Amino acid sequence: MELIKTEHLYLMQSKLKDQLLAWIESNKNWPILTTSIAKKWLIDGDGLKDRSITRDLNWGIPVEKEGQPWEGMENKVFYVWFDAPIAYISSTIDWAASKKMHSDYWKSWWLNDHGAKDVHYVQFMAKDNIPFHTLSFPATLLGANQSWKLVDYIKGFNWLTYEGGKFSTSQKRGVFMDQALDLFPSDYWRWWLLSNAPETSDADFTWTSFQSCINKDLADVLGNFVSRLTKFALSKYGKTIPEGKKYTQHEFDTVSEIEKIFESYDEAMTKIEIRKAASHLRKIWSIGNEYLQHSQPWMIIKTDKAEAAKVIRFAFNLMLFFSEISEPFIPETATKIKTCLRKSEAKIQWPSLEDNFTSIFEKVKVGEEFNPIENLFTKIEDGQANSLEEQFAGN
RNA sequence: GGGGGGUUAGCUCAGUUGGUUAGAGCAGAGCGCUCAUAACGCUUUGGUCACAGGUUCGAGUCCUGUACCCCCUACCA
Repeated sequence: MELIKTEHLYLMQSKLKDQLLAWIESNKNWPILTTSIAKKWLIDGDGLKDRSITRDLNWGIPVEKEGQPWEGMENKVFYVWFDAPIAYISSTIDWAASKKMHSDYWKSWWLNDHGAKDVHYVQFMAKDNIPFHTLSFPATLLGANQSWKLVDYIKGFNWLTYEGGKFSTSQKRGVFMDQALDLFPSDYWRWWLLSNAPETSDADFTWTSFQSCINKDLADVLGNFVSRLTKFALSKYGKTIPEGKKYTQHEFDTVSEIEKIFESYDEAMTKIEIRKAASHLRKIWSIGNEYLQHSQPWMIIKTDKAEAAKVIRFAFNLMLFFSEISEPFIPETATKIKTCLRKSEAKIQWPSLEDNFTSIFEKVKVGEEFNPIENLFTKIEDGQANSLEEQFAGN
């Protein structure tokens, strides 16, 4: 080890301590994880310390002053968490330019005196990043004294662990992005990661859990619903949504049951309670199977083809509804379902509780056609799960 | 050392401002169905809510202490 003497720039965030604390405390609905970490840094020990924002590294954004070399700052770069959040702003400028918006458009997102007061700004991050987003970046913005928009809500997460331990790139322990998408479609990962998001404490990824979650929730509950419906309809009525009777009590009851759960789902989404939302969504999917099971179109068709056709038509409407409300969790599958119903060109429509909810289940109409569809999800076999567990166990 | 989070059924987790018999999914058991990826539906067995005190008419829910797990407290991000 060699000690060297070096001079750095510091963000004098200690001067903003009271202002930051007042701001943190004004955000009453933030996750406890977020505020507790912020307060710990603010209050503990000597309170918020000034933080160096430059580093002696040979890579990074060079420290310059107004585009010119800065005496004493040669060979220095900015510390990433000083630099990176500023790119949140600059990326907005690039984005607005790419959309050919007028040159000041980005300001309506970032400056309160240019309309950013109307913006609801949410950040998502794991707990190790919380100090930079609750303290140093806000300090940077506040210190500039220019009416910069501060974040409205910080969704802090705990960590994801791997088979009871830490992920480790060096030890090749765990699955990483470069391999994950070669192994399974992105919706598999999305579903597991979201329905098991580390919201209250660290969450542990295990292949056993992954396998069970994907097979049960996606393949059995949602995938099988689509499969049994489309295959039955195809074999009995062909590709056309059949003429049938009008909806009766069973359909209306099913709609109101769905409406009730959808309300909770909608609320969980608004409050960014991800696990809770996922479980509501899963419950709504399962109502599809319950409906079919209780309606027994395979029995009824023997005596009353129009009655069975009604069941099929309603079930297709459930299917469309499922695709619309599943889009945040499994967008690729949602699109597959819409494509099957030949409605892929229609924009995903988040159902509104204001509307007549029953009308949502009348969008798939008699006479429309659907495309036969492959199984939405392939199950993960025990052998596959076991060998993956071995493959990614690390050194 | 200081601090944060967690500890609820075999497993993963919900439990709203403390209020009567603590919930869900998975796993287990039984029954049913056969359209479907042996999938689906119905019923059902599992909990002295980590432990010990305390406050209260009443605590998983509040307070104190203890134990265990994870994390933060790096010129690594």
